[in-house]
Amino acid sequence: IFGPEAAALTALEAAARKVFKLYGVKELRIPTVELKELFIKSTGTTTDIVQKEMYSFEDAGHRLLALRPEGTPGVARAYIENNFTQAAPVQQFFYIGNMFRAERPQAGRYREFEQIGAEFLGNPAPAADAQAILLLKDIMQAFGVKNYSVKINSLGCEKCRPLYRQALIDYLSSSKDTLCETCQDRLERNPLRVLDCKIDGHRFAEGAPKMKLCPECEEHFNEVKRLLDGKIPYIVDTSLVRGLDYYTRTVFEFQAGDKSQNAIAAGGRYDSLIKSMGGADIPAVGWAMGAERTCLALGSLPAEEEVKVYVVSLEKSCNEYAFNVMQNLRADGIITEGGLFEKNLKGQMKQADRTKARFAVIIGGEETARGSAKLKDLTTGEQKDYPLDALAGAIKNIK
RNA sequence: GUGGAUGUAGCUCAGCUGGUUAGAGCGCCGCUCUGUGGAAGCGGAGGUCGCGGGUUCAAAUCUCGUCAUCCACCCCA
Repeated sequence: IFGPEAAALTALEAAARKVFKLYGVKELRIPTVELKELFIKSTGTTTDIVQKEMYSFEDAGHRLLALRPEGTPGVARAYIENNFTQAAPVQQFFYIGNMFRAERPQAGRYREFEQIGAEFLGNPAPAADAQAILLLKDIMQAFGVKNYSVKINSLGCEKCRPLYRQALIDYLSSSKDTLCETCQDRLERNPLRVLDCKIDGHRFAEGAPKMKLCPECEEHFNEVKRLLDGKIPYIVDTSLVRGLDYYTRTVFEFQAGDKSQNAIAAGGRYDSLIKSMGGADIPAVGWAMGAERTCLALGSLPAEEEVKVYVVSLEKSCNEYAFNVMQNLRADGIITEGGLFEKNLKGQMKQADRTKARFAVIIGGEETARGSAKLKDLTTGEQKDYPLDALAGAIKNIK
């Protein structure tokens, strides 16, 4: 990845870091390689990620390891192993890093890709859910992504979800034989996904039993929506089901574009994950953003207005002088390129043009003798001789 | 992981049913123009035809495999 694509990723990371700071979210650097078991236990055995998309291998010590397919398990492990529960249970973390999933690649879907993620740990309040979502919105805004939609839903908790799950299985079982192959398989494992199926999903959109949230979950979801109202447009989509096992209550997805890979960021609450991994009963909510997808959604990065100087030397006897001018400009904080002294003046000017420099600084025998430099404005073609100690100041003034 | 399309010069592509030294445009380098870029003219460099095997007297062209990119599915960020 190079050129504009690399610049876009860097800009996205910079925008994210700026907004994370604003929200008091601190960086956490998590391992690239973990015990495979970690993902099996946390991401979940029913997920495709664990069932068929992990890059796993045995190391020299006969440990079964895996390249991380997502970041949340690493964050959860860090939280538990560093005893945050005791010392400071309320934490907001972000991470930036590459993830790995063995899938067939296409635009916006790579086997190695970058995720930027945020996790709010230890806060059960709807305010945490709403902050997580608005944090994501603010990053999109800071980066410049505009054309996206936000979908939210509530999956309920350990009390109300099993009831719904069973109701759904009962309802769908009667038409089991007519379901597509994958849905027959999904029926027992994760019946919510059947409603999400592109082949069969629409058939049950009307008749399927609706999620019946328990009063606590209902109130939680309503509060989240109240907090979001007026701050971000969103759509409640009851068919929104996340592919990871650990989600509870609020789930959300930011979508952009009309291609298949339209989820640019997604997340939700996972109140039982920390506990199920052997930690304390710590609620949490978080999300992950696909960096490459988000850059794709941006389109092109607005060109940065940077003033750049290109230094050229006319003859061999001036090279050292020109070289020093170049280094002095950099010392003065001016973006400077040059040093292509083997080429003739024309060739060096051509290179100056190609690097999109605003100015050329031309050094010849006269300038070297006089202790000056010619400053040429490449947009207007005007040029003027400056004493060396006035050069940097002159460039900054024209800015 | 399934189905499909594509892969020829730095880039965009042309090369019909297998047949001499594989082409174009743009870009690049040089010269016209040895103190000045963007224009024009002229000249030049650059290609394991994605990679590997097979068929054939002969393969960029046919075939099998493989890798990569893209599309749909699947899945997901």
